[in-house]
Amino acid sequence: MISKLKKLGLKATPQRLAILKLLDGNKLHPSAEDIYKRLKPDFPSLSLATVYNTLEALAKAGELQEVRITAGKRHFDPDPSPHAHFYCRICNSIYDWRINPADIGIASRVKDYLVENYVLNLYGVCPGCLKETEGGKTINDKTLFEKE
Amino acid sequence: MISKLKKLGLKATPQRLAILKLLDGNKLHPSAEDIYKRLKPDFPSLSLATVYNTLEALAKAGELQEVRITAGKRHFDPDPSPHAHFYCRICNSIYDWRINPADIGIASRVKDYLVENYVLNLYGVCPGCLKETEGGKTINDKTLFEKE
DNA sequence: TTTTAAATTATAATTATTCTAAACAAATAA
DNA sequence: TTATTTGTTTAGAATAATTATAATTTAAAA
Repeated sequence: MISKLKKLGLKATPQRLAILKLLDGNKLHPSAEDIYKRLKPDFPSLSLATVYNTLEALAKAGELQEVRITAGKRHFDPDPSPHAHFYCRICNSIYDWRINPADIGIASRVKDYLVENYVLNLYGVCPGCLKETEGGKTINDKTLFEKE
Repeated sequence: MISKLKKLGLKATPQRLAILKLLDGNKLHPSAEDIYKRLKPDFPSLSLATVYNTLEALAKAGELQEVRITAGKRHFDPDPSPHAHFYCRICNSIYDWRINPADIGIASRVKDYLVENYVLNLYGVCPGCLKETEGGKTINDKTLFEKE
């Protein structure tokens, strides 16, 4: 982890190591403030600005990606590889969705545009919340793309 | 246009009609402030809050869609039908991209998730800016999904 | 060590958006 | 038509997330 920071030309400070450790393998897509609140007890001097600085440095280095799937708040995903995200409107959780870029019918439509990146956000209800609200009833494909 | 508002149970005020007229057929995806600045000369009493109120009312009624494709600002699209958006990092323009939901390989992966909506944002360089920066050189498909 | 360049911190500033409460206007009732 | 009600607009204050600032501290190089 220290060497990972060094490789990026970043100093291995305790704060950065703590942030990296918290993010490592984390599937919860925390916001900057989530991270701050979680670490503050162990690092009483920690500043929210440091959390933002570190996240921005890591994002710029391609070590993580920002997820903008909710209204006014960014979330952070330690997995920088391109994949989609699903937001459950009941429990407000964000889930990773592995979708191969090739599965999205973009390429054939590119024409004269240079597509360097894409973001695919999905919205709906996750399996756990579906079970609670509908007793586990199966949803058929026809409803899948209808707006709420 | 008046009847459109009436149908939604909204009063046909001059401000709302002006906003509707400005948006009608507009492909520029303006922000709330773009709209405000554009209409202010003709409606000196216009308030930014009214622009936001009207946009929110229209969005809730399904008459337009919000586009969240840039960092901290929302844009508005008078076309409420599901389609993707392309953001050019050179000229900062937003373009509509007609992509059929069925062309996105989501359905087959849904499993136990209920997908009610999706957002597909594309980032890169638009044809006009490509011409200026690269002399019109054609980009081959292999580069299409590489991050910058 | 000593140095120096980078990082952290507290706080102020910024930006987009939302809230508030008063003034106003449109539709309805008398 | 006038009065009343209800919804709308307005200016400005408030908010929330994020970014900038400037002084202090720290990691790593010399």
